[in-house]
Amino acid sequence: MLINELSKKTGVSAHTIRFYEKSGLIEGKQDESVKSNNYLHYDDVTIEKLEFISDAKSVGFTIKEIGQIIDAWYNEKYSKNQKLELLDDKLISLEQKMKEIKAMKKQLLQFKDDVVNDRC
Amino acid sequence: MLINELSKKTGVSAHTIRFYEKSGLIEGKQDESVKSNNYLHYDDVTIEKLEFISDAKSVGFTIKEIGQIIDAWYNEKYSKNQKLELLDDKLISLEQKMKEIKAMKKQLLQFKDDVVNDRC
DNA sequence: AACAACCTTAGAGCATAGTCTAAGGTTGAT
DNA sequence: ATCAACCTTAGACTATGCTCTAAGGTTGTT
Repeated sequence: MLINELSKKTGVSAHTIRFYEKSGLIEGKQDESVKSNNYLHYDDVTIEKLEFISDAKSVGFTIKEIGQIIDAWYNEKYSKNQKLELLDDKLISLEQKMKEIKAMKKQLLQFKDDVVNDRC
Repeated sequence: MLINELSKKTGVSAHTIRFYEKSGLIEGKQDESVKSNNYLHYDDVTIEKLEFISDAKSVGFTIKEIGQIIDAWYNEKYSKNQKLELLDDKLISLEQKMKEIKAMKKQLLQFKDDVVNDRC
């Protein structure tokens, strides 16, 4: 599929898709049999990747980190051990984020308590 | 205390402290009895606030959101109900973040599994 | 052939959150 | 009085992650 269809299927704008492509997160392929244009074609894996990118952004991963994770999954850039190390690293950072969120939750509940009891 | 001392006590640079002040997150006070300068003095509550800002940034709150939370706690800008509504709103967004992180964790564990079993 | 509706690249512009520099004033010790 | 070590404001600069515009080429239908 071409970029417009990909955009419609994922809800990600064509501009942003191109930005992700430039950033190395996804990759379209030219149809080798057609020389008259340089239209890029995208497959279903790219849809998966765009969905993953959206989820990964939500949890606070940067474009660079998301690129690494995608490479750890879809690419042969890294060795098996490097891939596992990278994924473990990201899992640890998720645990960290989780702890921080739990602590913030406690803090906000405390704030609420203070408001209710007129301590501020 | 003056800005340098505050910076040393919190680990937040004076530049960043000024940026937060401009953004309305914290507020120094001038010593009314001294007219020869416009040095700003900060109290211990500001230290608390800077610590809170750091934690709140970690969980992904924006400067604007952090400002609202601080106002919900330290200010009389909002009514009691408005304060509680705002804090509940932020608590809901934390729950949401938690869910997203859990889902991402599952996803990364799946990726790991795929790597271990040579499915990618 | 002409037209809408696509596609491309290059680069400008924007919001967020800092980070740094310059120019100048104040304080406190010697 | 002079010096280091502070303080101030204004504004320029940076990185990240988009978002948009301009200029031009292609495709497919009529």
